[in-house]
Amino acid sequence: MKINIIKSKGIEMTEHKTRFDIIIQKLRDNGHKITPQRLAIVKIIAQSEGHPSVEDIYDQLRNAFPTMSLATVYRNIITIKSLGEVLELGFPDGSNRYDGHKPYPHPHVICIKCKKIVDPDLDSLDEMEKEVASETKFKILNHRLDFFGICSECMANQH
Amino acid sequence: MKINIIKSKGIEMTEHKTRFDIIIQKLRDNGHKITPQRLAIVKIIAQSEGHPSVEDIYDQLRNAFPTMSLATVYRNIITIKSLGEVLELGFPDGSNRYDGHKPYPHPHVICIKCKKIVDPDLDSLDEMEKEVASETKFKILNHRLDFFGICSECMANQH
DNA sequence: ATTCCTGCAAAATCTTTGCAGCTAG
DNA sequence: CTAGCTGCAAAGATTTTGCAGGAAT
Repeated sequence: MKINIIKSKGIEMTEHKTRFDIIIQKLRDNGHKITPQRLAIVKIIAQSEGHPSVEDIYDQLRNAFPTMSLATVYRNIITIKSLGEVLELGFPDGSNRYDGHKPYPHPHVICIKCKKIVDPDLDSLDEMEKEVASETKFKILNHRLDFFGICSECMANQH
Repeated sequence: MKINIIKSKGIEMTEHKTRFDIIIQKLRDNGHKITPQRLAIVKIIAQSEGHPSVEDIYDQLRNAFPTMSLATVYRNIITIKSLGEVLELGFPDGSNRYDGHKPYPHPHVICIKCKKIVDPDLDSLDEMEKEVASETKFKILNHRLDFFGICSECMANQH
């Protein structure tokens, strides 16, 4: 995926705002400064290839920013999370991974062998939420739905 | 907590094997010794009132076992988990709570105000799992479904 | 110029582990 | 007896925080 930022001369106008653009814009709108480190972190978050962990993000940026610290990654994720622009996936083993591409709740299918994450389409989920709300009298604000299993590749590769 | 099991002939029999009995039995069967601390921990896990955390369990037992350590609680939960007799609920804030009453995956509805946890009935879940399996070609082994919201009591109490 | 951000190190959590003595079976 | 368990303290692992210098606007 290619992300081009055309600076303010203004002639070029990309019509489809990427997730990257949206997050940067929202940071600006909320008075956050756009530092090089932050920019780089947002770039990774916005793509969310493989749903990276904090460590993944840190490792990807160590070359470009040799002095960068983990704390900076953590702090930026907290900031972006507070704007609702990244979804935190907490795993049973205690690790966290991040999705800034689809920052709203959605189901995941996770391979416990290769850690691949797939986003399935499940249209019955909205209905289920209503069912839960009416059964429990809760006002549902959020949800989390993850399936754990083994992907077809890993199934084929096991002897 | 009473457990009624309806046998196939339609005769209702009250099983006197409680979750507590089952877990203790399974521990014995697997060569684990039944120490007083373990017994007490299983008793709490088996009831799972309010889905206790490790700290909750520890606090509940400090009176009875003043010298007991957190490590003992952790180690016992690991043991019981390895037997599949307790479900670990990992929360977005990083905390864990435990359910030995229904140790198999099941949906939860959690009040983000008072932390109450309700188990709703959702019969469409099995079907959803099949849908996911066929769509993604994963072999699904496990799942996690949690709804977060505000319960009716908390909604009434807020001005 | 101001305000926010970063890097570093220390601190704060939460969980696991090594070990010596103890105990259930 | 003896394999397994406990208490304690130390070690790990992950995330947060205080501070002083530095950078974005």
